[in-house]
Amino acid sequence: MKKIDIFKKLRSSGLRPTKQRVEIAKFLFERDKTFHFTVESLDKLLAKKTTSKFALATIYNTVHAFKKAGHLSEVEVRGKKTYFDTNITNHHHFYDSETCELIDIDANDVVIQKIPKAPNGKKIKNVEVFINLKN
Amino acid sequence: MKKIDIFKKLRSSGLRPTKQRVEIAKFLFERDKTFHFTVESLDKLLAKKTTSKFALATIYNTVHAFKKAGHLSEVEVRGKKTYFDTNITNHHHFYDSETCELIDIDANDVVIQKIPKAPNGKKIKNVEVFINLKN
DNA sequence: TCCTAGTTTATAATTATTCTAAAGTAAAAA
DNA sequence: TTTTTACTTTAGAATAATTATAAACTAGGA
Repeated sequence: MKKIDIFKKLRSSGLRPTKQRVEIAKFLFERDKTFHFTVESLDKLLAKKTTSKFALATIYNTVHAFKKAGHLSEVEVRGKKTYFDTNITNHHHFYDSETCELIDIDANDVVIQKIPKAPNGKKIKNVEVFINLKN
Repeated sequence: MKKIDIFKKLRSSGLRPTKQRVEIAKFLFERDKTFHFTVESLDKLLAKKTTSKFALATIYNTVHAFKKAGHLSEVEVRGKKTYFDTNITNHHHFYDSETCELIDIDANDVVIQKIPKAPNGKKIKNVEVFINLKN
């Protein structure tokens, strides 16, 4: 994804293309595979891979802005830290608790034959399948 | 569940039946339906429903001891607080984000036809299905 | 009854995250 | 282009859930 596209992506979601947002966006979205991270891991990676400095609060702000704009999704992981995913399509996850690592599962690789219907007046927003791994 | 059974339950899992543990166990397990809670909600309920006093740390300790002994399970819910469930059988959940409420789904009410196999050298520990609700 | 290991307690520490207020910057208006 | 304004970034403080600590307490065996 070129810089110009990053600009468009930000603009189209009402986010000013500031220096920090562009840098973070480039880091997150200029890759082939999907990327899973926590704010902490992103902070460390940015420190290592870029020359800019980022306040932690900026990383929180930016990541949440991207999430709100639909460029990132937040993943259901039990634990303290929040995980984000650059894959915003509907999909599922393996979780390796040994390494605290998430692995994407394509929505087509999971087929659910039967689920109960939502209770009284509620509707189903989405179904997340989470497969915990062990060694 | 009678008091004597609470004692047995604790004993058999290597937990001394102290005043606090017995009180908390009675509160958690002497009920027909499964019970979902956070440490915070449990603390409030104990304060309201019992005459004893409990340090917050004791509630954390006790709940984790019960979890370790297999009397409680921890539920996959995104968010800050950890949810526990007195239903320790393999089952799934609805989650109502409006009310922050969990609802059990019997394992038999979910049939998964296809899941991918675990990656390289890993095995599947368990599969959790989480159905988010909306209004 | 006495002893000892396991428990409870109040409080401090930790950790992830959010808030705040001042300084900085993008981009619209003049 | 300059000015203005609203949005951003920043460092550090505040918050909230949880865990650690260390002293006082207690269950249960000797």
